[in-house]
Amino acid sequence: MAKLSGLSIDSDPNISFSLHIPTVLNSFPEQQDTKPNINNNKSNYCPKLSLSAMDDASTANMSPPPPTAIQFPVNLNCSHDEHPRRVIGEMDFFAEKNFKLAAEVDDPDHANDPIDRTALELNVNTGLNLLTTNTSSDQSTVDDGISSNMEDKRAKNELAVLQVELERMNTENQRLREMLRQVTTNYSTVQKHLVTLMQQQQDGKGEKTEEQKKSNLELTVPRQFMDLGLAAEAETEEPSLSSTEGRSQDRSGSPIAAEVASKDFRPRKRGGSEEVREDSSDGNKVPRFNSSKTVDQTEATMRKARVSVRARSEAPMITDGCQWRKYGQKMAKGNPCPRAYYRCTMAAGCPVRKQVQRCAEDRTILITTYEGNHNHPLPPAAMAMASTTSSAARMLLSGSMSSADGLMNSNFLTRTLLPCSSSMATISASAPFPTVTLDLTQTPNPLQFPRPEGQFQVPFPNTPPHRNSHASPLPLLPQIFGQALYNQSKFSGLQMSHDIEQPQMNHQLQQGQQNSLADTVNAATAAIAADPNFTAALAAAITSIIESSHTSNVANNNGANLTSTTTTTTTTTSNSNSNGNNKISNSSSFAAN
DNA sequence: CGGCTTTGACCGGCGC
DNA sequence: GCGCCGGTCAAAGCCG
Repeated sequence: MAKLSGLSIDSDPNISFSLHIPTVLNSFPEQQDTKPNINNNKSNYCPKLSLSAMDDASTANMSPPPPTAIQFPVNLNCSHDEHPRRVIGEMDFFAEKNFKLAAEVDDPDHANDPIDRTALELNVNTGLNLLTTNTSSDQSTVDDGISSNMEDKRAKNELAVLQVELERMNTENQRLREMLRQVTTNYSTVQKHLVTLMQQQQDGKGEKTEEQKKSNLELTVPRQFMDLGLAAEAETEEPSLSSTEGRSQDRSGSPIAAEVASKDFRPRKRGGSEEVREDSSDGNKVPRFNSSKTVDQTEATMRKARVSVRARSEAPMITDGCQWRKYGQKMAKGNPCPRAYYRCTMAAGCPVRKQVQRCAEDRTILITTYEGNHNHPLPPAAMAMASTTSSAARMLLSGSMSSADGLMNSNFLTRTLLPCSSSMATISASAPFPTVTLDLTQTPNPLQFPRPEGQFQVPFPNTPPHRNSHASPLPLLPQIFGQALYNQSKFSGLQMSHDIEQPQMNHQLQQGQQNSLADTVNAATAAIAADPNFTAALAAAITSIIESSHTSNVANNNGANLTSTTTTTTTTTSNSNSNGNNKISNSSSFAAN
């Protein structure tokens, strides 16, 4: 399906209409244009993605692609790189979102549908020959007059099949779009309701209320910011932050960023002078943190949330859509492989950092640990990961901060985060920095999107990593966290809110729900954007949203029922611990779970 | 020449 | 107080 988007079939809008899910996903429904805009997503044309589809298909116990499909990488020199400075050799984690035809192939419904399979194969073939665009004419663009009637008939048959398939896709696309629109509408409705409730409760907090109003207003209009959900929280918790301009480092009202503000962005003394880093130079954060005992307490227990992703990759770094600048490298204890430190350079002052290190026990495993929230708009490719990590971190913090027993919450979070797979993610709230670890090196079974075992292994270790990107499981993450957020919404909106200084539980709860909802939508958006299987992704996202809004009562029950039936590990993360187990090497233990 | 990587030094937290 | 450790800085060098 998505593979068709790589075709230059814009000559026939009927064909090209439904083939731009990635493009559609790049914007919100209100902004969508039924007109195709292939150029919106150049990576659609990248052959590596098509290779991924084929590879996935082959691993799905399906008949291998027809020989014609092999011709598909005709554009191997595809240089459409939306990241101007992509590190060569990176493992492109999210590129597969643009394609992943295999997801559809994996679908049992489709797998048993010879017509679909035929259509898929034909699609590939069509993509090669670029002939299907001539729907209005039987004349082939490369017809040299030698074609026989048989060929013509075959071509017509293929065309007919294609058209049927495209019509189906078109219909499905419209249906899904309608669903998405409805979800957005529902979200807005809930949002407004929350605003109303909050306004009623916000007496004497005028400024804050204004911020909330503003943020809520912003939230009613879906944005293509990864911090969609964070904005509300940040600004809600950040009375002095009134700027919505680009340089709002301080989205850092979000859990992670709040931590960043309190710790990571503390004034650094260097060279005898006290240098206040720009991120805290506006003085919003630190003074406010010191303004109350409760806040101090919060700060004392506040820990930097991290999201660690383990994936097999021969590439030195994964491509997550962001631009990173390496600012350090260090040998970490317990791991012969150096740990590299990167910071996001997509915007000045972006607090997001990541660490990349290979697993000591299995060096094919690349461990990437994210920390912080972006304070700038993100490209769709980056949105998935950013949203995933921020949502995961928020969820983690909200859980760990809300209970005296972080481990219980950890278990709970783990269970709720990945009810389908206990081995894919582990959560540690007991370490100095709570960490969500997503072990993508194991056989995943995320939600309703089963994928063939070993799919996430890098199949072509000798090929340029960005061509292996399809092997990345990361596009699943938003789905995972869509589900996670759904689960998160089940237990009261526990937020590591700075508003904790204002012990209004109702307010917190509402705000938590609001944020959760925002997160959910955010994660849903990311899920859609990240997963090529639009139907499945959207279904998951919508399910996540709908259920989260309908099952808040179950939340508390679930939250109270901390009896962990799922084996979870709460290792990870030990930043400054001198126990010899550093975060990364601990993470590696997850693989043994 | 600007941006990036490399790499040694520095800093703060923590345990002993 | 000291040493270890993780994390960060920033000068130097590299590269397109």
